[in-house]
Amino acid sequence: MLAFEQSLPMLLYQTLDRVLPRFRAIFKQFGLTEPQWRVLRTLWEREHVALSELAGVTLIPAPSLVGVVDRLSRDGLVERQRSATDRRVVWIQATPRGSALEAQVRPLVDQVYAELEASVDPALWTQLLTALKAFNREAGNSEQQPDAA
Amino acid sequence: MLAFEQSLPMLLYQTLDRVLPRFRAIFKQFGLTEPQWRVLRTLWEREHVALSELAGVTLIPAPSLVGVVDRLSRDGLVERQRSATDRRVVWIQATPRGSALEAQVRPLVDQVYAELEASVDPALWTQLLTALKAFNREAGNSEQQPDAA
DNA sequence: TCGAAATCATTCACATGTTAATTAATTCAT
DNA sequence: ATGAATTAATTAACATGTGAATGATTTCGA
Repeated sequence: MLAFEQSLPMLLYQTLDRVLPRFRAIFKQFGLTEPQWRVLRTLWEREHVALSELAGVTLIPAPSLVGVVDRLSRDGLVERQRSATDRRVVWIQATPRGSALEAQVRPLVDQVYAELEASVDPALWTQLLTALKAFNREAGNSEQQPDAA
Repeated sequence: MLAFEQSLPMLLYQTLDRVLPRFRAIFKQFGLTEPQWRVLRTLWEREHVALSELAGVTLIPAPSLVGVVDRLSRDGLVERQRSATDRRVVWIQATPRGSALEAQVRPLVDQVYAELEASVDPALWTQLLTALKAFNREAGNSEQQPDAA
């Protein structure tokens, strides 16, 4: 008799629905989608990143990421480059055009994020972020112990 | 200089990534996807629901929901029926086969949900759900006040 | 009551998510 | 050194998400 709307997954979806549209409105002004933003946001910090690592950082599954990078590449915002030492690896890096976007998009995004934070009780904001981090650390660590001892 | 991985959206995605795979493993046994589960889960409680209302309850946007219902209908789990009083409205209801799934799927889902809850500190679980509910109530109520006074 | 505006479902075009399979390259034990 | 596992990226097939537009109906004000 779990209240469906009050279940953890539905609450998470609901929160995302509250939060994401504000950011997407910004991205749209620059012809970006939210996953594309996540990729660029990462590349602005890391110079060049292997696709598999990029998938891990952005939480975009590799098969999806291939397409995201395809379109970013098509639009001249990122470039692929085969690693010389391990030719299985593909490095992704922002182009000058891709890098230049940071100065335009970041301020707007940071602004909206600040407004979002300001729209709730400070204690609630802290409690929510703290709880999410703790949960992501603790949850479901009950099936990979065979190697621990 | 917001830590990207520690931002609210990324934390929410991370939590979903922790939680959903366990449930999807169950759904797969019955040939269901997670959105399809959400629709059935709703119809088990509500007899028949207009598509637009179903979209609201399941948090599935209407254009997506049309396809979800198409496939559930194709598989004989739900049925469409035009409202007689308002012919714009389409009622969705579970078929006998769709209803029968509840007895098989629900116990497994409830079990996994209970295990998930049990995998973290009880206080953390409460704090997380409480914070999410409060946030969804409070966040971003700063732009629809013109009619309040 | 008639026509403009609103509503509901759907379609369209495109982007992304999900799983399994595939291909090329590398690692590793023998 | 060589062939069986591993690993990285990609492809394939399908389902869903996103935003704008469409078509059929209903509502409502002039």
